[in-house]
Amino acid sequence: MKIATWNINSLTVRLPQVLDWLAANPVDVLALQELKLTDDKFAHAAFKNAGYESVCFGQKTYNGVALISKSPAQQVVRNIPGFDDDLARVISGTFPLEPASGAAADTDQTMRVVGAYFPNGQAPGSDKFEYKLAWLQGLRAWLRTELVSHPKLVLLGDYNITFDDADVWDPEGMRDQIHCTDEERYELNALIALGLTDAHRLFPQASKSYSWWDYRDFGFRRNHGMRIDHILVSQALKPQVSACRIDKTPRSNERPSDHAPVVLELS
DNA sequence: ATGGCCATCGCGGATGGA
Repeated sequence: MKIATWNINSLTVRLPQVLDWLAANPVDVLALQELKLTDDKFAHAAFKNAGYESVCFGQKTYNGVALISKSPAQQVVRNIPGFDDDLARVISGTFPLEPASGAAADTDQTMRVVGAYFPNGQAPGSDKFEYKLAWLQGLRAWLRTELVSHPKLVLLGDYNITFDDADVWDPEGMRDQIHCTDEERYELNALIALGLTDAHRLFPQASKSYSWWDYRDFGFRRNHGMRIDHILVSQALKPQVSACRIDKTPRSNERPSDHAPVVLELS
């Protein structure tokens, strides 16, 4: 089975591209970020016609997240329980999981999928940066308990954080800049310390693999990008992970999102 | 180079993104 994430930077603009991509790349769950529309404008019918269920958590103009899936999402939760937030950044659901071969009959056959649009943070030291760090701490506190109730968990989305210099086209130029500060990377590694693994680095990957490229200055053509969209898997799910890849294809579309989809495969 | 692009709101140009 396959689980994917894609920051589509406006569903209004990108809906045809999302439907085209799903037709060419069927997945069990697709987490979307930056819908930039209210729930009443979400295209449930278009996804239904394509064979997908959908749940969304939108708001006007900014943010907004959704889960598109073959099986309907169960136990849907919006945003981070225990962390007050006016912005629509997180949507979680439980989905059936094909059992690993040889798994005992009593093995948990569901997985928890947490789709998230992490705050950008704008600039180190800004109010938005402080909000980003507080949000990350709120996410971590909630995930610690969520992992107890749902051992098989995937946290995926636009993290707006790079792990290290390998995720950045210009590490010197981006040193201590937003997405690359020690504070952000500390929080990202604190998520890892909960027992999560970066699926991308479980497998050989091309060097300079990025998930986002600036619209300006021919960023994509010159591969001036960063890897900021991640799929983290829990320890209980990790043995089933068989591949993780970034699909750069739609970044060459007309009017592309600045982000590429990232796809996880489970055996 | 103090920027370059894109989306939103809304009809000019500010704001946010990354």
